[in-house]
Amino acid sequence: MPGKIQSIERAAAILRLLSGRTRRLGVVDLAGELGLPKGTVHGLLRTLQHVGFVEQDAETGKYQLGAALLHMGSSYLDGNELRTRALNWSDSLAARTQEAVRIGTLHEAQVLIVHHVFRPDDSFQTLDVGALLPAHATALGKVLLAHHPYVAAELAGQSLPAFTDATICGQERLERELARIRERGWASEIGELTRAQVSLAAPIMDRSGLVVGAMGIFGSPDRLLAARQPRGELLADVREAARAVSRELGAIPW
Amino acid sequence: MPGKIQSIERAAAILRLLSGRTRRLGVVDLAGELGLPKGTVHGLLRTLQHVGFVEQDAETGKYQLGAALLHMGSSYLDGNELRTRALNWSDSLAARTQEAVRIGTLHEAQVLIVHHVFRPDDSFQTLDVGALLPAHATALGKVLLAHHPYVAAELAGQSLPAFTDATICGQERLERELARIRERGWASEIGELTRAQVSLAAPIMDRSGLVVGAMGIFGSPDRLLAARQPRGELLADVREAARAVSRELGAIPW
DNA sequence: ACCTGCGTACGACATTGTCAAACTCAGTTG
DNA sequence: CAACTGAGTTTGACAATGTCGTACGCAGGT
Repeated sequence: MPGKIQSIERAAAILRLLSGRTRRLGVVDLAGELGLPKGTVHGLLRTLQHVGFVEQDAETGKYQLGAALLHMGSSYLDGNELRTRALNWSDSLAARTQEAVRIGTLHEAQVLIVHHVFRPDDSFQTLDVGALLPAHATALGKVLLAHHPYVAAELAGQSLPAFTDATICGQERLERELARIRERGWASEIGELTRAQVSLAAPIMDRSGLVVGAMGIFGSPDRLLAARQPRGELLADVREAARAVSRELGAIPW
Repeated sequence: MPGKIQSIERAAAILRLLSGRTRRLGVVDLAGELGLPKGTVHGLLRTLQHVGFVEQDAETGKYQLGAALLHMGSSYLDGNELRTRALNWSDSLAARTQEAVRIGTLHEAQVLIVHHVFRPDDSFQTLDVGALLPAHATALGKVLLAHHPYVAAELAGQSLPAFTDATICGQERLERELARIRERGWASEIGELTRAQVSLAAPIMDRSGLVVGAMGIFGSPDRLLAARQPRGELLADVREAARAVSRELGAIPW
């Protein structure tokens, strides 16, 4: 019976809605967005609450995500080979470059951060693990898109949001950028997501030669750039680290 | 129809199994543990895979947790009021004490870590956010149990695992310990989970006066103890920080 | 070549989830 | 102060839905 189970799909849709909006949602809100009767949504919510995927605010009656998801999310990380294998290398990349390191994978045409090492010594930073970043406006994302033409094509169909005036929104410009990234084996992003932020990234391959992730650093332009271009040493460090992880995953880059 | 939806409960059970074991599980493994026919489990898995909650290893055919859960877990954190309100205070507690800070809540009679600040400056540490720790062998857990008698009673029914020779396993000893914690308003744990680790914790209350979480530090005995007892200054810092968070949550501790 | 193990597909049955309408209870309004 | 609105929740009948046993295809080992 190659059919998806209806109730589970609906339950997943509810969770997706709850994880999108930051504010809590009520039964009618959800029912409205899903185009389902209140009663049905309520039944789904009751079950989700029972299994800990959803919690209900005692005062307002609104629903929010539940604690069980946090634990499962971290269990996912434990089993994630990309992240596990990259742990040591990302630490040493952060140490060498003195910058924050992130590792990401494609998930629903966005970049899912699976690992994040803070910039050494420095101030209070917020952990990005689990965050979904726009693929077309980050170095990680552009590296991944460059090696996943199917996803890139899918993305090109939509209109891409501009986060700053440097964001690449045009379909053609993005295509060219991705082609260049594919050639030279690394991507840079200069203030395309946040004005005062720059990022560099290189691809990570597994044993089958597929690009399964990307690894890179991000930080302020003063430190990452020289003459408006990525500093050579940093770039070399990033590429070297990504290659090391690829090797751990069984890829054989020459 | 106050009944739980069967397929969703089963799907959740599958996810729970997958998040327990670290190794990937096959259809028959899961079917065996759940006491369900293969075909049924396969249908559930197919749907879970379709919504991104589960991924299938292309080579072995085994299943593991999916990336969507990671994002939802981090979304849960964003909406978690306890953690949000505690962010600043935990940073400053870490700075004052020069120790690692953790915040936890009760989840299924265990301690779910919802926030973790690394020990300042120091070496490479692994993030515990999302981890489930045993309640009877951590300071966080004991504080929480002390204020959740129902959960404590439930736990007392089972036989508690001993992680070291200092772990409190006996039901009576645990009861006494919890009573003492309730009186003095803080808990310590001295090598009860790991021989060379000590932790201190204090409760966090919300506006209704309920204990909704606990906050504490953990580290090596040399730094946290003096004469085999928690150092007074550290204890004061922990209690003060927890009280500050409680105040932010609307509790009015005198 | 045989077998045993897996993940997967099929189709009949009835269990199961769905739906619309009714209920309860706050908070708001006239 | 009563009527009203909108929330979350419960109900019960119907049939659509998911379940289950069986069967298939494909590995790997024997």
